[in-house]
Amino acid sequence: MAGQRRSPTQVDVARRAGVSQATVSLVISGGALGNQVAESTRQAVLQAAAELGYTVNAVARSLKGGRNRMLGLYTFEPVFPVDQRDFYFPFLLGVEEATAAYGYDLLLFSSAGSGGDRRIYAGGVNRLKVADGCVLLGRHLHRDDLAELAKEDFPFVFVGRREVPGVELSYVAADYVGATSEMVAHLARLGHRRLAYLKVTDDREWTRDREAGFRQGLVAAGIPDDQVRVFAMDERAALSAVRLQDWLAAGITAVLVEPTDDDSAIVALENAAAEAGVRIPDDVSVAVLGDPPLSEATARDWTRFTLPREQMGREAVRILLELLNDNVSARQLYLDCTQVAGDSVTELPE
Amino acid sequence: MAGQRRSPTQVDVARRAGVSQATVSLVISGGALGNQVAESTRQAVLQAAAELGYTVNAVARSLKGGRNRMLGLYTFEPVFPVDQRDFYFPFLLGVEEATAAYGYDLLLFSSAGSGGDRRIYAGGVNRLKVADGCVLLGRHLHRDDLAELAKEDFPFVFVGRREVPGVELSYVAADYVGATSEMVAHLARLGHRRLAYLKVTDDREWTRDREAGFRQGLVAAGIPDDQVRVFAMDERAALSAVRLQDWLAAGITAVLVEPTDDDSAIVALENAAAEAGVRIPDDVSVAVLGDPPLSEATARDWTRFTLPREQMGREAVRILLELLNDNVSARQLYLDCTQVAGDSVTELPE
DNA sequence: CTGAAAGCGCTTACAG
DNA sequence: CTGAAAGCGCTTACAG
Repeated sequence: MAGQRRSPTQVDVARRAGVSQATVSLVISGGALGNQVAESTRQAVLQAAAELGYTVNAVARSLKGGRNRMLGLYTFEPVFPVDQRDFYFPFLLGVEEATAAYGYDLLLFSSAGSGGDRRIYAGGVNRLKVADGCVLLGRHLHRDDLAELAKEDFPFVFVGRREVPGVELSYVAADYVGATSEMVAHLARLGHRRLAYLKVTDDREWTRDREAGFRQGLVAAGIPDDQVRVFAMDERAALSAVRLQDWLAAGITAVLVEPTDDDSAIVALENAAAEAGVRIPDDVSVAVLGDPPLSEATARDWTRFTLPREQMGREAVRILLELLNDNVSARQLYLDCTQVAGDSVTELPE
Repeated sequence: MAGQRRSPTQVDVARRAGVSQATVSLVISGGALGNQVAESTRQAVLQAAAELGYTVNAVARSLKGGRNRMLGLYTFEPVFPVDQRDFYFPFLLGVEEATAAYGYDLLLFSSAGSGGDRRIYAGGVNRLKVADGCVLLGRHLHRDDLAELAKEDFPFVFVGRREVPGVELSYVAADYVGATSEMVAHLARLGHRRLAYLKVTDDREWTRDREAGFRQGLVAAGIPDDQVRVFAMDERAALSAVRLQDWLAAGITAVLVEPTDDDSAIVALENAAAEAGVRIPDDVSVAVLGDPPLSEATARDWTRFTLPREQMGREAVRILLELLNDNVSARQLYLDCTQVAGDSVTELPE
């Protein structure tokens, strides 16, 4: 078994077909140039290649700058570990589906390591280049990795809006601004005109976008700033029952919660409510600005919006191929979220 | 945009550090050889590399090494379409996990087409060879593709037992023989000594293995052949209510069902039982020989055994790397299934 | 301890 | 229409 026989190269094929290696290259992967080859020569080469079981070496081709019909998927967090699966899997599905539809293969850069902190340039090596281009995914990215990638002019598209100073990135993002603004409108229509906004302090694109949408929604609904409370939560400042009661005393009737990558913000709110003896939605309405994975405890039909995750994956691939084939510059795409009515928001009596 | 500036190479670093390119290679990735370099030289190189933002080009490195550090995953059926996800996803998880653990990347051959009938040798070329080796998956394989692959000496491992005449394949399989035999023993312990065996006619490895396990279990339990009914189901011969009643009249107390890739066999049995007014498990016990995806209708806690799917995926990768690195010949591995008590089998009163 | 050189398998101008 | 040649960025004997 296992002759460990090195696989045939174009030189081998050339020898067998009685032509030069360059000619073999031309017929195997010449594209337009391949048409210059005489039909008889082409047949001889193809036959020799088939007889030897020749396949082109993707690495050599990449090195030279050729294409491999391979798209990469790089994630800054491991996609497969149990707690992240539900969140990331739909993106993966979308990416895989579109990749297949366009006739490409999908390279999962799992070698980056299963540890939490993944780097594109781990050990000073950029693996990504074996692929023709790459879809990037994950919240805990490294901006300098992205800057470096962009500097190298390697085609990539991020799933989710990402800003890197001085670099114009391509991405496919959920329209958090619109979805949040729409949520405010929804609440306003139900009579809620005094709102609290519970956010995480982490100053990230999605945090800023939602807050911008919130402000925009306030303006559209004609709700003045003094009717609003904004509270930023972090490790040191959790939401207390006292604060929640303060809000209610001040006339707040609805809370908008920005979820992080888990349901901790929601849990915090529920705990505060339980402690304060406040019922949802009877005493206060709650709208969740997204659809994070929920643990057993928080599993209820929250009023929320969902991200078009599979579609985001698909569109990222589509844009990546545009970057690749049409030589266009960076592109940004926003996709609509879907509002889900849920049962954590109720109409306010006049 | 697009500085089009190519990223720095070892030549650039060498120039800046005033040494040769070979020396740069030695300190960047020399391994043991790297220790020969004088400390001052090494520092100069490292500094120059840092200043230029040099990163090793993994593609060039692989070319020289002959390996890609890429493992492939090829599936004869699409893995991602909705109806197959639950069944195939755990295999994928296992494969991905192990691939990552060993520091390889995983290439999903999605380009094969999303159609049902996938071929390895599409267009006469074996695309799989872009990877160092490949894990294969799927029930509806093409034996000649496998034979051809083996002939090419390309390293691959099948998930599931597969036989191809004249070829010794590597695979990681569930031990259907043991699991089925154990199920018979379980039934016998509960007093069932007259059994019916409902199988699909399709003459495949897993069908034969389960039947072998059944026979083996009968012998071990001392159940003679004349206490047993075997019925092979196909499109033309479904299980009828009449036949089921015949069985009960003949004293049969338990039925073993071989599921196909869906729950159709189970559905057939349930329908026959419903029509005949036979209750499960009160009137007849039912054991399912596997854990197929169940539709809503059949979702109950069947007495069954489950395949160690993730583990199968992991082990397939491990064996593939043995094939790759240790130059060993074909290997077969059987993994234990897990018996699940369920509620579709009941003890027989003395 | 360091450098010159060959070569991994390909693509792509450039001659003929 | 085809071939000779350069070069992609690296690693690794081999000299010195």
